[in-house]
Amino acid sequence: MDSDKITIHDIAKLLNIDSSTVSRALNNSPRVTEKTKNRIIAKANELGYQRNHLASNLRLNKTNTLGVIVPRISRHFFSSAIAGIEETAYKLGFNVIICQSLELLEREQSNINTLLANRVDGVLVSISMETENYDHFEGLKQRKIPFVFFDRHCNIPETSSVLIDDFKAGFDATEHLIIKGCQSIAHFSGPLHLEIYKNRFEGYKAALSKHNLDFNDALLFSSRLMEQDGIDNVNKMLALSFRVDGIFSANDVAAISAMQQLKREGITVPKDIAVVGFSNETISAIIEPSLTTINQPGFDIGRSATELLVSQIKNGTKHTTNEHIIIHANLIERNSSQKGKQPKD
Amino acid sequence: MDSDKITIHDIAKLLNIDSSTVSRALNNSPRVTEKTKNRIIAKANELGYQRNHLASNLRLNKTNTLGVIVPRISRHFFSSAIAGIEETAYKLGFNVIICQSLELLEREQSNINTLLANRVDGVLVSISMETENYDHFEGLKQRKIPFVFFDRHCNIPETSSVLIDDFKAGFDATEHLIIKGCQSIAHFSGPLHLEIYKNRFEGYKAALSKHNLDFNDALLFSSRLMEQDGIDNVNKMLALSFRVDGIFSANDVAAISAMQQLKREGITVPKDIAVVGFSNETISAIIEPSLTTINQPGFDIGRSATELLVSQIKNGTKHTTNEHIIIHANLIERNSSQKGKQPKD
DNA sequence: CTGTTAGCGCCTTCAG
DNA sequence: CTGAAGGCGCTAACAG
Repeated sequence: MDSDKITIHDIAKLLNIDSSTVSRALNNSPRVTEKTKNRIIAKANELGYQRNHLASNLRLNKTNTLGVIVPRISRHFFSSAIAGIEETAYKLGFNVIICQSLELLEREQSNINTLLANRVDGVLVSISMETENYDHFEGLKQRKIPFVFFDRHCNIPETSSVLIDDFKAGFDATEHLIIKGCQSIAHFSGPLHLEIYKNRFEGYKAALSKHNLDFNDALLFSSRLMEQDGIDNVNKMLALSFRVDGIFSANDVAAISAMQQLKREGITVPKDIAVVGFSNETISAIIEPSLTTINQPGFDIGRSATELLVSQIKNGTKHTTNEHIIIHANLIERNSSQKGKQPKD
Repeated sequence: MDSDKITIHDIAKLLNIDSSTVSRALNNSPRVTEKTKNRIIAKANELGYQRNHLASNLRLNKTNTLGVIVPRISRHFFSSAIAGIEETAYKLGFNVIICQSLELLEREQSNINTLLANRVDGVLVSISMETENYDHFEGLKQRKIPFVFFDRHCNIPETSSVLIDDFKAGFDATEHLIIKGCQSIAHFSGPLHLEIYKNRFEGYKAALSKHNLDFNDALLFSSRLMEQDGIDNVNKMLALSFRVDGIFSANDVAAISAMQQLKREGITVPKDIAVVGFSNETISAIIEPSLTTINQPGFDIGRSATELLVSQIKNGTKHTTNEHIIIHANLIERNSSQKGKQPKD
């Protein structure tokens, strides 16, 4: 028999009981004798029964589906995060729908409509670079669909998020350079209206301050996460009237192209100049094996955000959570013992 | 009113007609007057009606969902492919469930079970490195669930796939080196039981042969896609009794670590030695901006595979298709004009 | 062209 | 503890 089409009625008939009892047993209801429960489960396994989630979800008015909105799947941080999201979601019995905003506000809005049309039970979002207005999240709130921001968040009241401790990361990176002896440290930033770049910048300033170094805004170089920006930043930096001896780059795209430009200019990295950059294992291995980097724990963030979201979905009633989970990003001084490792995420 | 809970019955009642007519109109059935159709659609929009796919799918016994199995989401080629899959699937009205095999046969099998339990309408697969036995795909065949291989495929009869023209890519890469003047060209391969690496290797040999160069198996270096392999390959290569003047690397992981090892050994790339490697824009920009690479068109492959799969799902009856779509990978000689571009996928 | 009827597979009152 | 009955929202016969 097609094990594909076994329903609770089939197994009820074979056992001369009612399908409602089967349903209860399969949902582990306490209102069924252990004995009959066991008979039912045995028969279900024997027939290769698989619950029809469509029917179940229709009845229960839920989808067991999570929506995810990220700027771009192919950026390593996000694909790692998605790996963590998928794995955790499946474990908790949820499916996942993934959408890309491609850093466009308009697409982010239409992504939300897609997810709404799919009646997702909850949403995970990392906002686009363009997003400075948060009206499109109101639709989710109205329908009481919980959502959790991860990595890139925004300050909507009564909203949860899972973040990297960007302040600490920026602080650690900068302090690392200071302890190494750098006195004049440039900061390659990202779009400063995004919280993550703002916080990394604040960390940078705090570390300078702690070590009695003045902040010089000529040393702040912003960028829009383009390759060309890193090159431009290096050129501007080298045109300064004084010598820079360290760089903390808060975005990896700029970090990478900056490294290359430095090399083209005949500057040895990281001997002539010390650099710390946000990155990931693969990339950091490539740009400069001895470079100190700060890994973005994408997988962990994805896992953590999913767990938080699912707990909100299950709690149902109180949609007014305002929980913030902070995940640390660790400074990694790469050395030869790390070669040959496969990335885990 | 909660636009969330509008059903066809609500709009039927408001218009004093039957819900079945509404259903027909919304499905654009030809058996409804244009006039009533318009009234219905207008009212639906007014109320913000959204079809409940769960109910519809339950009735129609389908899920409008595609399953995807890839070795690892965070590898750039696969995340690009997924971007193409998602975009195409949504356009065609399908959702997507993504699974990672992590290059493990066992996980690939359990992925298929997950997808079966989700009653997906079709599956896209890029097999794991371990997969040499294809029994686990029988379950899909039995239940008449169509599946399409992409990139990494296997020779199951009556099965479709979307592939890169790996033979041509290998041929082009090698010929490129020969035309540049290389006489002694090493080949860094991948696991040769995988069709893609076999075909690239065949292309390599064919180019040598065309240009009257002998194949020397001391110049063939295999690997398991680990960083360490590229390093080992370079060391072995440098230990040869004769000089190598070109490398064609058929896998990017090895290519990257190999480049670094060459530099550590004081060899200038690509002056002392010419290299062509499989890669992607970002990575190739990093390892060596002037390096010639072969881009894997992940997005296109994802799109194409999805279109093929959906057409098979819609054709329903004939599950015996055996279609192979070949996508070309182009040789890219990077130059400065390509800097600053954002990747599109 | 439109209405009536029935049922996809499941879960949940309400009775017993 | 279990059975009977109804309905989630939609669509597809079958009538008219």
